[in-house]
Amino acid sequence: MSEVRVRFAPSPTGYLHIGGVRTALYSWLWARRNQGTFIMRIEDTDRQRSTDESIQVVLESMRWLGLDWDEGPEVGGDHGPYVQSERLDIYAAYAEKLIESGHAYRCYATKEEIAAAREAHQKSGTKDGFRFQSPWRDRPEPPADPNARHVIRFRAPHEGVTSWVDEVKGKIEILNSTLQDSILLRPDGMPLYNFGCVVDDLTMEVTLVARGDDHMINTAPQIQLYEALGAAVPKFAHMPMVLAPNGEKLSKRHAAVGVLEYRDMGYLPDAVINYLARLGWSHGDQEIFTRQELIEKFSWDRVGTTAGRYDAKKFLHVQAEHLRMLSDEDIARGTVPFLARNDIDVAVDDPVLLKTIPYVKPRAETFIEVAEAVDYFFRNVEFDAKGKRKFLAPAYANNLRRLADVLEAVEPFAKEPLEHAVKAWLEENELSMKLVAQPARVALTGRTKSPGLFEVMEVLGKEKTLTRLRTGAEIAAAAPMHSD
RNA sequence: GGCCCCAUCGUCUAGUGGUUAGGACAUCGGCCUCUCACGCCGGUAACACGAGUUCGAAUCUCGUUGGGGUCACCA
Repeated sequence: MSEVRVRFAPSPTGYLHIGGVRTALYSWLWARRNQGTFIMRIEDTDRQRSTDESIQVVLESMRWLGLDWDEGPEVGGDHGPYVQSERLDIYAAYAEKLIESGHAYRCYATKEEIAAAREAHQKSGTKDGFRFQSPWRDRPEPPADPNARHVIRFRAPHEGVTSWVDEVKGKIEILNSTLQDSILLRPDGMPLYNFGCVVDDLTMEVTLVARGDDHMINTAPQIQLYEALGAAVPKFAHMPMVLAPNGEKLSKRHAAVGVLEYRDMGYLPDAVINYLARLGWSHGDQEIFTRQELIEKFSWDRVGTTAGRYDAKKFLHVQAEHLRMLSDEDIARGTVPFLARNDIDVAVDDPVLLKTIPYVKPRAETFIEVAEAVDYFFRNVEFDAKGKRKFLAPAYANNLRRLADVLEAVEPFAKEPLEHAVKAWLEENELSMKLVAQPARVALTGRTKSPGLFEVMEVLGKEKTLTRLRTGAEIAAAAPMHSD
């Protein structure tokens, strides 16, 4: 079997869209599973919209996801350059070749002429789609000034059919009569998508072109171009798109659509990859995959044919599953930056942080949540207003004080002995855990929700536990009486 | 409108002629319990419609309807 060479060819016009990530992911998985080559190519021929800043965002996004490329910007390769705007001479040479072989021609039609033709077409009331028929296609004589502003058009075959067997969609047939003479090169030498794409995939020896099925319309003209150039046609895999929950095209309005936003929300790259892989691809009933499993199991014939809708809740769930697969050390490492964001500086190997992670792990889904769930171990208690009003009330002051006294005698200050001591005390005084736990929790954590009380106490340590409990008792004693 | 693609629970999907149509997320009950989670048990919920082929169709064929894409000197 020949070498697999696949590419991801984003146009840097902003953030890296998660739909684009999925396209990149499938190609990357295919390359990795076949020990092939994954190429990154920047399609920046739309100078209006492309910026260097966006290129950096794309590269940074890919790096964060761990989708490494074997050829492309920053890593180089034998088929460069890998930025389209730096390949203009290559496109010019191929365009020239096509003109010489009679497969392309110079078209001097102005935008105004084309617009007029389009308008006339619409007014004619015909049911067919608009195809601009350039008068220059069959005009043997060059214009008075051959250097006048012109584009280079493909002399597309107008009869017959163009077909291919898509890796995910199966056999597709397009009537050539529905295709027009597409523009290859603009007057400024910039290639249009179909031409730049073909020349690049050809010269970069790409063996399989994977992209969203919104590109299916481009495939027939591209195949014609390969044929006109006498080149081998690569395989094509058109995957269905990722839609918004309501079925519309996914955009910023519907969800966090740039991948880096997920990094900032405390998601794991592996979770993003898992969710996106599983959206449109399946392997039996399995839902959770490691990166390695994805590489081993991915195949195009398991890619579905129907468009998938983005589901934030399922995504979060997959993220939570991956978070729980991490070691405590890795969770600590991932959490520290988010603690720092809130001005809590903790080392990744901080013993208190490490000790508390097993307790917060089942209650958190992202690093942000882990950070929020452990912050009171590293700073003073900040009371939740409702919790404080309800549980640090005069009625509980005495119990809080007595609880502190009971705990003071416990040795060692660990969760089992603490629990035994407290249960014994409760029993003796015919008190219920329910009555004592919530006030203590608020006093200790500032919140009404937390890991088990005795776990919190152990991690907090004797000194802080007693101080916070007694402070809580004072606040409770001083609180106004209320009824609710 | 032309062309292209698509159609199983709300969502992601399994299913390749014979299944009580399975799983996951979500949702709703319950258990566990010091709160919140986790976990566990259980429920609701789908083959778009109509013909045809066949002993037998979610699976094959055709049509209808619906959704999406695309008709650029964007990608």
